[in-house]
Amino acid sequence: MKTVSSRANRAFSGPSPNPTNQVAASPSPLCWSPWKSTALQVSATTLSETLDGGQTFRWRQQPDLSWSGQWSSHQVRLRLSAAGLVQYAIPTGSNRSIRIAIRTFLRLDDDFAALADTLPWRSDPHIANCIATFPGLRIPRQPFGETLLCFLCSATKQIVQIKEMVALLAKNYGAEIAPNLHALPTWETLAAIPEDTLRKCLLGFRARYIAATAQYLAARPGWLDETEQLPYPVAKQRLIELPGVGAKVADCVLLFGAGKLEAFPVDTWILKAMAKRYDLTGWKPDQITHFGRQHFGPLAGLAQQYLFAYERAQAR
DNA sequence: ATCCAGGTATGCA
DNA sequence: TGCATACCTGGA
Repeated sequence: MKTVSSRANRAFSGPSPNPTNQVAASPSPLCWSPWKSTALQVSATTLSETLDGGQTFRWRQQPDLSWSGQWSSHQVRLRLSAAGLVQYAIPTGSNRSIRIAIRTFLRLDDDFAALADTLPWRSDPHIANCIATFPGLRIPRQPFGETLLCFLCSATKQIVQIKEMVALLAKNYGAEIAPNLHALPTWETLAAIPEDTLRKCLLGFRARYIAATAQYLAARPGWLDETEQLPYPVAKQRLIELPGVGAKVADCVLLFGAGKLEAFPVDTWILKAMAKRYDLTGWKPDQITHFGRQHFGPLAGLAQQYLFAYERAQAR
């Protein structure tokens, strides 16, 4: 358990991704580009909820309040400028593809304020309140297979625990993409690991789901990529074929990993939130799903994220 | 200590 | 179809 050495800190260059008190498991000792602004303007609260609100599990906030995150073989740092613009830094020597990857991940070509404006806030004071609380909340677009892996870990676990499992999977079985930094393992890699071994990553009974899903995918080359391309209803049906994937996980994978904004995942938070805010006490998850799609429309998944963020904030 | 945590699969009426 | 229960494990 050692902290990052001064040598590591000296290796940072440029104006600011230069934290002085990094926690262990923080970004590897690379050199970083100068900060570059995007056109995104959000509050610190909204940025935090976007990166660390249960949509993604590989972002960590640094002591200097910047965010360090990774997906595929990319690692990126984000922060807010004094003017409230989202800025990014990338490892020096990165090629152009990482900028495209950032654009895809953050969905910079999608105007989420305009999308939220199509939600029924004019007639629904609660969703209006949620939107006002987290203006500019986004839904990142994560790699499909990684999203599946993360949400297979999620059953009856809190976000911090899920992050821990995912970090262990990466550390133990993922390719090293930078010093002391690992990508998530591929499904091909996972297929070669026995369930009992996987359990060492604190997965508990979820290890069986991951092992069985890996076997299923290994027997069906191209299945995952095809599923990502299918229309939402068909893709959901297919995902549910996977061991450990039910309606909720399938909706999360499609919402966060395939950009299907009509997916409306119903978990315990949403169940309680809808009971309380919409007077739907006693409704079953399937009924809530139906209500959500009817009430919130084709962007129900964005509404779900607002509802989820709002309830989490209330609980604190 | 006992219970619960972003669920799913299975076994019974 | 509909409703309990088991399933791992760590933290409150």
